[in-house]
Amino acid sequence: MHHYVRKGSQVLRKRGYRLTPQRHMILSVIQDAGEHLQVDEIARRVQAHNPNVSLSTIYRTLELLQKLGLIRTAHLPGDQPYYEAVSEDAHHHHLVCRHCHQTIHLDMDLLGSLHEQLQQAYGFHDVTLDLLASGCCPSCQQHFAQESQEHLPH
Amino acid sequence: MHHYVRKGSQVLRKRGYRLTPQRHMILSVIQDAGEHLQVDEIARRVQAHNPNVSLSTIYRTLELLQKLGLIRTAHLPGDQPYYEAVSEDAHHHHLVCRHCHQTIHLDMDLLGSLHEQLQQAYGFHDVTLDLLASGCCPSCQQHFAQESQEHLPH
DNA sequence: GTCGGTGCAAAGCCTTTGCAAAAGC
DNA sequence: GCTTTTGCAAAGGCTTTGCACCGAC
Repeated sequence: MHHYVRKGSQVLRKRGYRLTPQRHMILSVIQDAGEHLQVDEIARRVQAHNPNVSLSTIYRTLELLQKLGLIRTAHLPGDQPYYEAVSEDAHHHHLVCRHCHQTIHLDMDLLGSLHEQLQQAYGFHDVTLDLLASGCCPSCQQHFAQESQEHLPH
Repeated sequence: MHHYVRKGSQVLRKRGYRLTPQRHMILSVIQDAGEHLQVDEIARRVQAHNPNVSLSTIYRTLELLQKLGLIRTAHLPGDQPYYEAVSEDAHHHHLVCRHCHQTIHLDMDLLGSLHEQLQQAYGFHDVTLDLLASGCCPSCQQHFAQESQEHLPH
């Protein structure tokens, strides 16, 4: 954890940005989460430590941290975007329930050498792979058992 | 093309929904597009045929068509969601440029048997796989050549 | 002490909702 | 003709922006 916090601070300073308590706090929250967070959850956690941190600052900081490559947006089902820490050893894929949004993390090297194959085949650089597997989780299958595919209008 | 249009109409009727010109038009636009479209682009194309179709109707119809399984949301980079037609023989994955959002469609069976593996391993049903490969496309690599990773603050 | 960063409030934008009129079936 | 669907306008909710004050360096 502190490994990343320190790294994040260094990156900020090296790029000429100021290391404010707010930025430090927001980055720590995301790096310590171990999962993807939405803006409102990030705000909740940050404001638990310092209630004065404004949403504006959170949005502006998320954009900055993303530009610096410290965090990234996870494109998952749902209306609001998710954010997660970028780290060499912790990239992963997602298996998400379409109904309750329960999420299971899948191993990063599930896709083997696809990475390099795509880079070579299309000439893209810095390719990152995000596999989104969406389905109906076991517990939701019960709730939706009857009204599944071939049923009641409206 | 007309194959899907007919199919879509049938599905609507069978499920007890009315087949209005608006719904027909919106579904046709998406099915004929051959790529994923954002709401504003769908509106543009629909309104090119009938300027009176309102955005409300488009939003409501998109939700309906999704519920009926005729279209789906593609979770791609960008603020607004993309929609694309669902068809047995045309599912695909995306290789998107992070900068210009240029998109290349990848073959659906790029991922082999991963599909079944996940269903069995985690007990999820109706699993669909969406691979999102993001990178920097050849043309953007030129523009960003100098100011890439280690540069100018702000 | 400077200049970048923050907080607050207002503005923006996309999306959803309420309701009367229109139109499938 | 009955009930769903539409169009319009208003409301909502998340995100961005303007600006004066604050604070990191």
